[in-house]
Amino acid sequence: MPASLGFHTHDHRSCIAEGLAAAERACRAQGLQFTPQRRRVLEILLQRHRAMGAYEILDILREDGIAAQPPVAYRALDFLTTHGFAHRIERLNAFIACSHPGAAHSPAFLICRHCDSVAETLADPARGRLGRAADAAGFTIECAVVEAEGTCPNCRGSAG
Amino acid sequence: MPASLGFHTHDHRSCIAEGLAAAERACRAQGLQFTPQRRRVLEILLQRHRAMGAYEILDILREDGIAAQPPVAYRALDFLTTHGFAHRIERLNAFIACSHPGAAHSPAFLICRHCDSVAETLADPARGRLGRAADAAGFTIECAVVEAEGTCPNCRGSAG
DNA sequence: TGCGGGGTTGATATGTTATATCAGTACATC
DNA sequence: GATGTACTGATATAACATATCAACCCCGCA
Repeated sequence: MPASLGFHTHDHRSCIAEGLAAAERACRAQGLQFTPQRRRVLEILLQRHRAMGAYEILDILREDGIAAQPPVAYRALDFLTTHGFAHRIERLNAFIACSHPGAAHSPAFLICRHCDSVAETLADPARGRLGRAADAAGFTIECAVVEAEGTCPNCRGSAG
Repeated sequence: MPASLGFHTHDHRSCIAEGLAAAERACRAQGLQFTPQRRRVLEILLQRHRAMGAYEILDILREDGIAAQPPVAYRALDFLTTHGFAHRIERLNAFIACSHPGAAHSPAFLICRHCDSVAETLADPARGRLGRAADAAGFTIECAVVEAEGTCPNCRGSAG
């Protein structure tokens, strides 16, 4: 069944498979352990294809029959976010599978406040006005959170 | 005693007074109630001049002799952030007094990961790469969180 | 085969941040 | 004095996150 990615419809089944395969390849290449738990959490994020709280993921792990406790979810999410297979959305205290697995990137997010869908895009925080301000202040930017909230095209007609 | 603002030393006593006065003026102009609790919380933020958690603020309110409960801090912080007298730092789950009170603005923050100091600057999230990506996706940006993490000039020499 | 080390998992407990709810109070207006 | 609105007090609970330590497993090595 198609779902929304970047607010567009796409072939979701293949995008799950590709996301998992990309992570698998990247882990093999970097000598990382893509364990069943980590794989399962990434699969959950890819399947739902939206920002999910750690405890929501935990509930799904429990439906799998695992008596999972919070650290189980947070450990897997730490791994996935550290290695760029998933991202944390600070604004939502939630996590989402990466849309550009493998590529080194500085993600930015577009969060629809009507339907809570999230699209990942690319930002260049060190460029533009922020970068100039940081330079002027003598501040070295190492990473940046960029999360825009607004209205997605699907909600624009219906919700104004 | 001078403290750091935007990583620079300044006359802190007058900046507290000016911050409170600016809030007072703005509230009068807009018909908002700048109650003692709200004033006290803003004063705490201005005095410490750094990002503070709600419970840290709560502890200080209790030192004042008030048997304050969490909603007390959150209500005051809601008021202050809604009307632009303070900002929430998502990355830190913390709050900081606004450095540009009164002016309508889209703030961005430079957060030092060594000393946790925070400088407020201005961003133009709807411009630049993010804005173009949003346009291309048909997404309307209404507000944006921009929080850069890195090394401030004071920590650059000492902490690398 | 036995040993030791690194990384992962299991399990318990706790810490931290945030909100829901409802009763009470203050003040302005009619 | 009745009414409405906004703010405050108080209790409880929800939601998010981490500390800690023991157990396990795989691997390399003697």
